Amino acid sequence: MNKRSGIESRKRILTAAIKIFSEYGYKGTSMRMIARRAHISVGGLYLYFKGKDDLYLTLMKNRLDDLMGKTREALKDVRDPAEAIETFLKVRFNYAKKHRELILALGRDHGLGFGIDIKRKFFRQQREVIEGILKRGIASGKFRKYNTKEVAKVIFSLVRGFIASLVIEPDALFSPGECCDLILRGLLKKG
Amino acid sequence: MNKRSGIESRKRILTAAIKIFSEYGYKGTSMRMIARRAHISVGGLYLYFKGKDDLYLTLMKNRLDDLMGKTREALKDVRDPAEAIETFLKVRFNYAKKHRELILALGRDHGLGFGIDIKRKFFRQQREVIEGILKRGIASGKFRKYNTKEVAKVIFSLVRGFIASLVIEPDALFSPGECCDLILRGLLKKG
Amino acid sequence: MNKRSGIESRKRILTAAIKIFSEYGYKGTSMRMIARRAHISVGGLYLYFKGKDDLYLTLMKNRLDDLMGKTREALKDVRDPAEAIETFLKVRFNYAKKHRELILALGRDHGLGFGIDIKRKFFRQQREVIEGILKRGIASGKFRKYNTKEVAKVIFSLVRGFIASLVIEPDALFSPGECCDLILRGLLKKG
Amino acid sequence: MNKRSGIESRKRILTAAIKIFSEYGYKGTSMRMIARRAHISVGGLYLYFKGKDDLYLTLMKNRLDDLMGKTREALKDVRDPAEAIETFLKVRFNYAKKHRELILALGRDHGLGFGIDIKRKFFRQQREVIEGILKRGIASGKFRKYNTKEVAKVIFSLVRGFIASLVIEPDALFSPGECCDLILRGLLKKG
DNA sequence: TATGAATGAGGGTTCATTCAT
DNA sequence: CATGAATGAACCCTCATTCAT
Repeated sequence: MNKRSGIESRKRILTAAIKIFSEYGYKGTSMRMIARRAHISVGGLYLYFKGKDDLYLTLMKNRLDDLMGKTREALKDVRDPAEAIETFLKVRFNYAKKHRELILALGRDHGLGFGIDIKRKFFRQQREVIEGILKRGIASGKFRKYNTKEVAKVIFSLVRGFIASLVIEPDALFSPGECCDLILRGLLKKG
Repeated sequence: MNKRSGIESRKRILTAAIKIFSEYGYKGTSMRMIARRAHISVGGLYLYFKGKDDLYLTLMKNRLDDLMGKTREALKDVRDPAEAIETFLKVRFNYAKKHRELILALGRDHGLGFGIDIKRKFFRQQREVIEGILKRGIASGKFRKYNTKEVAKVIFSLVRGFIASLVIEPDALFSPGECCDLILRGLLKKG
Repeated sequence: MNKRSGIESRKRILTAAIKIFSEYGYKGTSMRMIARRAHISVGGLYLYFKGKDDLYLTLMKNRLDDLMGKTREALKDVRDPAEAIETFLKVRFNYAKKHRELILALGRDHGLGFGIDIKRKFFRQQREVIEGILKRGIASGKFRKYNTKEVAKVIFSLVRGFIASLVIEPDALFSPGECCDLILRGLLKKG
Repeated sequence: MNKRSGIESRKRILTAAIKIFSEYGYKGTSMRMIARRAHISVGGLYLYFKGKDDLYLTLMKNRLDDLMGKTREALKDVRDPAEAIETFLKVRFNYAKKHRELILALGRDHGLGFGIDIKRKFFRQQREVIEGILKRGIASGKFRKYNTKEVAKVIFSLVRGFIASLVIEPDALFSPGECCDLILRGLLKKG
């Protein structure tokens, strides 16, 4: 094996790990599988990560931070609350589709006994972002008066449901546009 | 060696298995764990089920059939489409809360290579039920004209998101009422 | 299950056991397999035999005694030593073909730690029978002077080889006639 | 954790396996037994062989190829057919005595569902070698006219019988010389 | 920085045997 | 006599982890 910089190796491992973890889940993934895909030896893995848990956690944290950043970035300059809702959903849906591995961090492997806190924190942050939009919408008079906390949860659940569909049931996928429309205007006829 | 009726043992195993599977997932669950919880020996498990797969599949199929039945039963006499949507969501949410283990069958352990068909069939059926309601709603003039297929997917995703929240994040739970309201009337002010 | 005489059950078990044992070997046979074939319950087996070993041993002993008896019976009235050799081989070969299960007792499952003595005794008896024939042949002047012990072993090995072929390699089977001819007259041209 | 060369470990495993397999048979041998004897851990076994089958098959194939090679080598320069028969038997008997484990490959564990083809091929080759000798013997006028196919089978059976004796019944062993004599000259007095 | 042989606990599964009925 | 539910040790195999090189 060639001499390579440690940083490069570390990246290769992370890239490999995210692929394998998201395909097979935490328990279904073996260190050997990751090592093979990363073109490194089993032992080599342990030079960069303390163990399987550490690798998994690092991965998850990276993704979640990245996504949270992207979410905030996208919403930064959006003033209209309806547009903000739409932007939020689109960012999330696109990210999910692009990084199917995200499901790794969100849709499975609960009950591992570790990593839950990271997820919970992320979930809370996301709900807070939505709630912020809702509050501004109500304040601006564009949105009806809702219990913002509850509605934020509902909207966030939609995202989770979207991701869940992504996993194994592509038939269940829906378009962000249609979804936005429903949320904004409801099922009932106006008037 | 306690002597017990076979039927009783089988039930105890199923009860234990559903608990453990839903807590630790398929891969995270060992036959020994189930045996211990069911107060039976490892070998005893195999008197009632051909193996881990069989046990898991049986469990899943039972739950799904039961839930599908309950869903149809609840909707049988509901004529108003708005009410039907509400009923559907309530039935599903309540069932999920009552049988937290349901998540077993729905929220995780995809990609096992077996049991996917059962899930997919269930998912399809559920979407069809929703679509039926939507079509009736539109036909009756109470609902706006939507792409029923897409909207059915959105609504169904809400259920999946609700269940996902259920798993490990009780904070994320929302009330069916608020959710119905949102779906029916939308976020925007009328007019 | 019908009420049946114990003796009948015992026979059914033995018949079943010999079939299964000879097909799958001692280790490859489970008590369940035997029970199923004998149309009796697992527990029922233990009413008639102390355990797997006991069943196996009983079986072997029965067969071996039977065969030894048949051998002696067949040779009883044969005076001519050449004819006796022929008779011996024919009896053994036919018995082997008829009761393919015999191989159970002879060709496999050594190293079980039990039952060896029974086999050894049988083998010794058989060699003694052959040696007796040889001695009479030499005494009568019909046979050349050989080391009877050694030659008896050789001839007996032929039988074992025959049985070994029987197991899985029907192509390797040969006719008793040809075999006798070889043994009696040798490969070389006379004179 | 001793550090040893992989090749050395592989050899140790093979040596251990052949001993254990030949003593207890395929089914009677556990991977743990082999591991213990090879001074390696259970998991270590699987670094070198895909599983029990693989280990067993590798063993068998090695032995059989080796023996077939030695047989052909020994017969290469022998012209006299009588001498060839003697050489053949001696090579086989000596090999069997030296590698008592050979019986592994030949005398037992039929009906495993795997590895039969390898054995059958070997058996056929051996019979062909013998038949070749017989044909040359007849063509040269030294042997009487026999059905070569049948006689080849008989002679080969002698070898199998010899090996069978070897397994558990050392008393039954005979000398190659005596055996050759019998085959070549027969039991009957000339003339 | 990197290797890969080695470990041993734990996975799913089978099976001879027992015993309450 | 007969049943079959129950047991628990042992089976083959996998895997996260370690460490001499």
